Amino acid sequence: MTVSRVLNNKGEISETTRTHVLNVMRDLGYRPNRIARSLATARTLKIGIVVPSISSAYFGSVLEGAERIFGDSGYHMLLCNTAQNTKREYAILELFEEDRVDGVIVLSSHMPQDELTLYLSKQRAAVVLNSDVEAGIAGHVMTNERNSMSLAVNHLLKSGRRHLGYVGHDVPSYAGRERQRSFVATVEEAGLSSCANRMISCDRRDGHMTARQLLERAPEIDGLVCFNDEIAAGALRACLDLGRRVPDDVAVIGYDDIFLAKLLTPSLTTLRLERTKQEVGALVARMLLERIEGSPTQDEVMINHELVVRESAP
Amino acid sequence: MTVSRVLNNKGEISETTRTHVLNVMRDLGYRPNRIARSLATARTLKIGIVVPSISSAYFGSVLEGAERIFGDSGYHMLLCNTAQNTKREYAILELFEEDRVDGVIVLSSHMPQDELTLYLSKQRAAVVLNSDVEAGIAGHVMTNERNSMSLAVNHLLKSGRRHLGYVGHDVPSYAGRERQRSFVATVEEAGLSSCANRMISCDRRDGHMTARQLLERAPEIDGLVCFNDEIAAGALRACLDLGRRVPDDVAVIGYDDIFLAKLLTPSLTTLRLERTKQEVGALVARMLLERIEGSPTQDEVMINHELVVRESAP
DNA sequence: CTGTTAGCGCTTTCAG
DNA sequence: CTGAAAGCGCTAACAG
Repeated sequence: MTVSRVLNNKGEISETTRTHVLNVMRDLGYRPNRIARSLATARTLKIGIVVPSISSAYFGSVLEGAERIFGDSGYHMLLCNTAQNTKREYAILELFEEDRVDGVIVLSSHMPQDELTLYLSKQRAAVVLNSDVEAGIAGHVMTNERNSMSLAVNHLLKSGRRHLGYVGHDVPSYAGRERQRSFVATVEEAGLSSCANRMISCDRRDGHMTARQLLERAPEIDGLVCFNDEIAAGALRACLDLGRRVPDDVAVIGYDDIFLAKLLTPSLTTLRLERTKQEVGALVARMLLERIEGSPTQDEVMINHELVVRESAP
Repeated sequence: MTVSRVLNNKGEISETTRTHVLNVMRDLGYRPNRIARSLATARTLKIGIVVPSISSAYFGSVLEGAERIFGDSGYHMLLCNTAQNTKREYAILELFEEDRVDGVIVLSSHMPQDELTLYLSKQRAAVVLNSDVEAGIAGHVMTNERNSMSLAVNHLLKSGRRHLGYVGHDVPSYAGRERQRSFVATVEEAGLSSCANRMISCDRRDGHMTARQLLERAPEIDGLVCFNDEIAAGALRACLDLGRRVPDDVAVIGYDDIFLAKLLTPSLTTLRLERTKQEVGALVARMLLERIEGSPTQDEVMINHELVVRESAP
């Protein structure tokens, strides 16, 4: 049909018919049917996104950054929440295949490497953030957790803390594993006594109660690193409950520098990515777009954290 | 084709051919093509969602609740962020028409009523949350702002505050308008002196600076209501800057009861919906599903707030 | 119970 | 430059 030609302004068309078509389209309130177009072209302009939790301040910001890039390129995001449920993660990835999405983004997957590799290898293009997947299958953005934890622990050591504790996140994930492992390793390297009984983990909503348990069980703790800022905020409150002054008795460090971190009292010392969360989202989105177009310029990007020193651990 | 029949388990099929088909499908790694199916059936199983800001703690939770319902019913969410940009809101709604989504959800629209009505009338089904749209066009969930603000103001009055201030949100929205209007009205009804020069508004990220400005300009303020908890957290911090004790010198009340509200110091008194944000999302989703199926049971739901009294305004 | 046929609304190729 | 025709992978209606 000629109409198709004017819609996509390709091929040669006389200006007269062109404007005529445009007028008729307007008068009829015509809207092209994108799904018919997708069937014909085998491109959907849809990106499937798998996220463990939409309501998290961290993922929300990352998604916002990605959405901007996709929106500008005419792509739409199909967003699915795994609610930390691995079974659901499988199901979603399969549905994305049926949807013939042009690409997939997986944020902080809970799947084991071999499974994720298998599922992503069936997708047209994929980029993951902080997830374990075989090289070559997907673009890979990850955070340098060895480095970040070392910044945190050494900062505490420098201010004279000797009894460090860690409150982790109780779901399987790349960052969760790496932070915990790095905490243990860094503390050992410093030649401190074992911290094995000063570690605990919890759901992201349970920082308050869990930190409190930990501080009661190990009252010698004078420095606490938490998996993220929500948990750290709970820890701050737990210290208040127990009459432990922050930072005098216990110093607290979180992760992510969420918007409210600086507004807490005491304001929260935290590890912030060297790029904003929006930029990370944008980066992931751009990497995916490159892969969709078949011209990936980079397969792996590692992002460092920097320490934002505030009142809770000066 | 018979294959279609087994996929949708409809029509009568012998068990033998059925399992045979299933086996072949598995061996070939076959995935049905949902876009072809959509073309044929004129149903996409896609829901378009328009949200002012994905990264907000409030919308994130609402979306999470909606996603659960949609996921359970086989629907996927197409999520688009307006970034508070009305032009983008138009564009998104038009793209959703082209995507032939089965329904649309609009959260806290910035569009004027007539425009939103026009755009939504072209959609197959629509539900809005806190947005102005003509009756009959879309399902409507809204919060009772007259009531919520009255709870806040009267709570402050009861504790002896007489110089009330308000920090609003500087984008056009139903809740923004209604809260501000209700604040003025409620204060007037109480017979207090005008609060006109004790009001200010700001971006959701600027609560700290803006509250500080306000408190410097109107140092008599002894009670402050804020449009949301992020802004209120900034106000708490502004009080600290200025040496105003909370709640002794100034009482502060926020809105939404975001997760961190109870972890702030002092913990934040806030207005919380009678249903959780997840439930509100689920409600909106269910209302849309009913409309898609053509059997809406309710056109309008009004939700009240309740006051959660914490340390910042006891 | 199972095979055949005609579209769904577009793009693409090939003639005119 | 503009029509006509085939086909994307499915569903639905109709025969067998």
